[in-house]
Amino acid sequence: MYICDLKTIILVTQSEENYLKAIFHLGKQGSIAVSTNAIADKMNTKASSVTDMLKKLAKKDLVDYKKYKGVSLTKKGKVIAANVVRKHRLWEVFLVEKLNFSWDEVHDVAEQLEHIKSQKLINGIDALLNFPTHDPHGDPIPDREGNLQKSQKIFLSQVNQNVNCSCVGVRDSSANFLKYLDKNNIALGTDIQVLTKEPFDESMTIKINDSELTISKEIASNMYVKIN
Amino acid sequence: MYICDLKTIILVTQSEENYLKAIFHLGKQGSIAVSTNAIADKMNTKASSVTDMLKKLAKKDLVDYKKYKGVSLTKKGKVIAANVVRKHRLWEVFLVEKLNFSWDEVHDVAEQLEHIKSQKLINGIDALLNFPTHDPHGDPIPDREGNLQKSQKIFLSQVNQNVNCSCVGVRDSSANFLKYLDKNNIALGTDIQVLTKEPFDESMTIKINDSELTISKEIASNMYVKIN
DNA sequence: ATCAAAATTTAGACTTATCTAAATATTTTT
DNA sequence: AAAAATATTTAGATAAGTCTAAATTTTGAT
Repeated sequence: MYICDLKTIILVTQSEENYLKAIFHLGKQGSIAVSTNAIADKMNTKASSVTDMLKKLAKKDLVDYKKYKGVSLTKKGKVIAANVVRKHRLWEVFLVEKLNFSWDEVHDVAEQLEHIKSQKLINGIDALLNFPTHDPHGDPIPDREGNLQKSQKIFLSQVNQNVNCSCVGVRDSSANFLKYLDKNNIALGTDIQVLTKEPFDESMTIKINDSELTISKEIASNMYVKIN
Repeated sequence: MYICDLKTIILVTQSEENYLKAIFHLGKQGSIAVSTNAIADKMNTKASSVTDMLKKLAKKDLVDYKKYKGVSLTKKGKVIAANVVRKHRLWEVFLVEKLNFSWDEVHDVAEQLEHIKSQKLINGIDALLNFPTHDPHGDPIPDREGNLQKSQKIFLSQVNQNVNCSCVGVRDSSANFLKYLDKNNIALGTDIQVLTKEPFDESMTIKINDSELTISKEIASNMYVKIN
């Protein structure tokens, strides 16, 4: 059941889509209120431009906005934002799988492709790719209704910078590996924040209970986590 | 050797690209001068809007424009226009071949996709499709430098409405078929204009030496022609 | 609880792309 | 070759999205 039909989606401009997307990301899928400055920072615009746009989006009933109090997405706004994210991530998969882009080349192009308006097109891409659930960075792809199935387990190596997750399992359960985890205070349920990710060798620094740790790609790709 | 590099292409707006494309099509690949009203008609805008844009394009050295005298594309403008057409047609092939769109569904989506700015993307699509030379309507695809190799032989059935071509060969050279052609005054070199094309059965009416003829898809797909 | 700093909004301006209506140029008709 | 019709351009207006600078509200520190 769609909250809003295609016609409604179509009369949202590219710029409006970008604002909705920013609010979606900043507000953890749109539930938390987001400040004007946070949006301005994220989008490299000025706060005054953001205010103008928020008024416009509020009039269209896509955000709940009260002066000086920040915004959050309405149901309608959330569906539109999730659909833009869905398109962005599906296109990223397409670029990597079908056109041999490397994972750091896809973003700018996906940023353009996410605004193409055609339900048939994006469903076709989805099918062509065999209905992937995650993009090349390990981020989950919202479904057609805009639901983002979070808390699915993925490898720690697929987690992005600045994302919080918690350990839910291991692939390699050898004594050596488990001993390593134990030594570094990583257990089932331990919260992990990815601080940096090195493009060169995909090693990462992570934060566990306020202490930092650098781990190789081998380690990271043997740990299952779920995004918080 | 590129006439203009990517940077130059990138600072052309979507609207400017659409005008260049219209001039390209109306002026037979940009060689013939095109009138303001013709552009306005083709683009569903007002003549005054066209005039404004022509001044802008002239200032950017993409068209040759003299008040009241129409416009034609400069070398630079022609390359940009041809590249937009290239992208449009490659995307059309992609939609039909990879996503099972029917030939009448592709246009609106390709109209959006043609404006995506990424050389790597369009070259990837080109390779994925195995470097096609014609789109699903039989129109030729300009190469990376923007050259449109015309006069390649295609089936008459691939020719669009209102296009002039001439017969260059047959696929079926049975006596029956050749007799049919003879009876209808079609020989090697005969000029043929496609008047209408019926979407239902792909039959077409064509004009040969001022006389009209209706032919089935079977006939049309056994005749090779080249576009004039 | 007050005041300074930070965040946010308002006011006014600019750009791009469009439009209508009026003015001007060109073409066609007689 | 003049008048009428058509085509084109100019002038002025509008809407979207952005900006700077000034005004206002909120926050946080004392």
